[in-house]
Amino acid sequence: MRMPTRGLLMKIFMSNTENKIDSKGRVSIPSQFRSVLEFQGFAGVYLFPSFTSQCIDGGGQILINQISESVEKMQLFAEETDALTTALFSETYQLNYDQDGRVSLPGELITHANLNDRVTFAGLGQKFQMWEPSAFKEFKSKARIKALENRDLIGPSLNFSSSKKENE
Amino acid sequence: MRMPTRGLLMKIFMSNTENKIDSKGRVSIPSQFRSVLEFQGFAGVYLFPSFTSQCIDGGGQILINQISESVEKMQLFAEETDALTTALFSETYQLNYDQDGRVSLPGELITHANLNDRVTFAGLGQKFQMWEPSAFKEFKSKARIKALENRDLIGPSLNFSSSKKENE
DNA sequence: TTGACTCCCATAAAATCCCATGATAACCCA
DNA sequence: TGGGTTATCATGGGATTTTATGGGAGTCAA
Repeated sequence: MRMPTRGLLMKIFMSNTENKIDSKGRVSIPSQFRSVLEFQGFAGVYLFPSFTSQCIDGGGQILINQISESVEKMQLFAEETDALTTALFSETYQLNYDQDGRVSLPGELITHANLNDRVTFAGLGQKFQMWEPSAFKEFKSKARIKALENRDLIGPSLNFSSSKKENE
Repeated sequence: MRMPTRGLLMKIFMSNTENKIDSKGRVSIPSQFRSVLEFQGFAGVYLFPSFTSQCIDGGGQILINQISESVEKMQLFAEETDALTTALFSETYQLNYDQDGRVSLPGELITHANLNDRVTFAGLGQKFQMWEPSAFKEFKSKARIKALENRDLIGPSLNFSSSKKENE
């Protein structure tokens, strides 16, 4: 499936597509996502296992800059700092995609998201997620119900507010 | 479509890999770490025993500079500064790696981290750590739990949100 | 001489590059 | 508006490069 690109300056990740993981372990980053990533400054993705779901979280330079800034001021030699930066960075993979827009996924991420030969990319605004396709369908239907229950949090202008409640 | 910047923009240590310590005591610094180190100015690493964990802390020129600066900012009395810098630097080893990217680890560091024939390199952003592999797994899973409990300290990046920050 | 440390080369595996193809969306023009 | 053409995209697969690792040979100091 292809997604429309016409007339939009894409600055955030949206929509979803299902791509194949080939025999070499490669998967195409959706073209539309690539244009967001490249707009952010470099032709690659940052991927890490989601803290809350059995999926992979991904983003570009902006996301990783936010995370870096949030730990910049922390003490250099504190155990708590080590624990936090370990959780944040030691499982984060910076993957440059090749000229065809593909990356090969580290085994650790494949395991965490329980991927086989297909993966669904789902845009979440400033980040995206990668799901085993059937797990994503299930998650999405629950997310719609949750969003409906919480629609008052979105605000009168229909803009996303940054104070959205966490999903569980 | 603008042309992407190829190559690594974000020069920090991330991801983790397990490498072998060979019969001569040599170990390969992971290729991605080497590119961070060389970006910082010299083809080598600074290694010292962690203050808080049974592992080796490592980094490049930037880390050493940060440590020096933070000691200076403390404006301690001379004896205190000496004691601190002694503690910090007397056990710090500057190791140039060879053309294949390998270093041989000092016995003191091997002992401190309880290493045998394998070592896990874990990126923590501005620095990295070297662990006995099973010890790292244990530390990482605890770190993940702590991070999940404290994720609101990290900022909105890990939660659903649309970013207030614009592309820059 | 021995032991520790280089430098250099070999090799297998993994990652990446490069090109081809079919499908389909976007475009163009009558 | 419709139909044909072009461009883009996801995907397959061969070729090439990079990486981690093993091991031989040379250097230097005790």
